[in-house]
Amino acid sequence: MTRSNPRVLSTLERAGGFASAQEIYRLMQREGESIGLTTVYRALQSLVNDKIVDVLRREDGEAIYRLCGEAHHHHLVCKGCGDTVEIEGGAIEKWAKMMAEEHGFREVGHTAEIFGLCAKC
Amino acid sequence: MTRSNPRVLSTLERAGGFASAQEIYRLMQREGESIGLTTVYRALQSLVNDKIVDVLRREDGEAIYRLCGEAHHHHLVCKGCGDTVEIEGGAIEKWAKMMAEEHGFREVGHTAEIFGLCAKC
DNA sequence: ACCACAAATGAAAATGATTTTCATTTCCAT
DNA sequence: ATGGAAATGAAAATCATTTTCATTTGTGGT
Ligand SMILES: [Zn+2]
Ligand SMILES: [Zn+2]
Ligand SMILES: [Zn+2]
Ligand SMILES: [Zn+2]
Repeated sequence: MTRSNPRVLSTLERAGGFASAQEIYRLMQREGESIGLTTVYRALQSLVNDKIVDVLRREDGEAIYRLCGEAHHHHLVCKGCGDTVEIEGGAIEKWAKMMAEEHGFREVGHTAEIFGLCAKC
Repeated sequence: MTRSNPRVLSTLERAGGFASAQEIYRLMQREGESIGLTTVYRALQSLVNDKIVDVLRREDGEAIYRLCGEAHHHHLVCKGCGDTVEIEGGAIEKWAKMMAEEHGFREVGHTAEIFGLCAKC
């Protein structure tokens, strides 16, 4: 993946670092960029693979993509405005490791998100 | 909603308290119960409204429903065989509350799942 | 038992996001 | 330039979920 990735990424940045594939596609169209929906999906997948963006789900199940920091981290998301704070999760890491050990699981990963209403909302 | 709700609920229980609408529908079919897919969806919505079941999202975006039991808890899921262990998450609760306070969020909820390979797999 | 009338049901069609197919175009190395 | 590999995108396929609407079922009053 090469030519489209940076265009999609820059659109995601311009969108506030938080958008669905369809939204990115529509935004690019509106701005006169020539790109196919399929390519947007593929670029996003590739960016997720490279851990440049993060994917999670809206309440209705639609996937939304967002720019993300390097290190492993978790999110505090506002249900009102979508604002996201990246938070450190040392407590979670320890908890996951301990629980996995306790039940004989290996190669464990975990997901953890906190959501609520921010001060503004 | 009346006749279908208990049937769907009991099927969800039998499924281990953790299944998607489609899975519940297929399970009921296999067991010879006569019910429509639409009705399964409606029953689940109603059960969610009544806070009898909980809804969350699989990684692929499909909605899964689970009995909203007694105590709040989290899951340790095997990527190999799907076996699920319910685990206590005191550490998570504290972490979520602390992070939310620190960033001025209110009405917070959270999700947390651990996944890996169980001893058998 | 009979008759409305509202609620519940479910088959089929509609919706909407995402994936797959496949023919065409773009890149690159020789 | 030339051939092959990678990228692109339009159109079709997939799949969960919702909507429509005609039919069935349950309830209460007579
Ligand atoms: Zn992040
Ligand atoms: Zn907010
Ligand atoms: Zn297993
Ligand atoms: Zn559980």
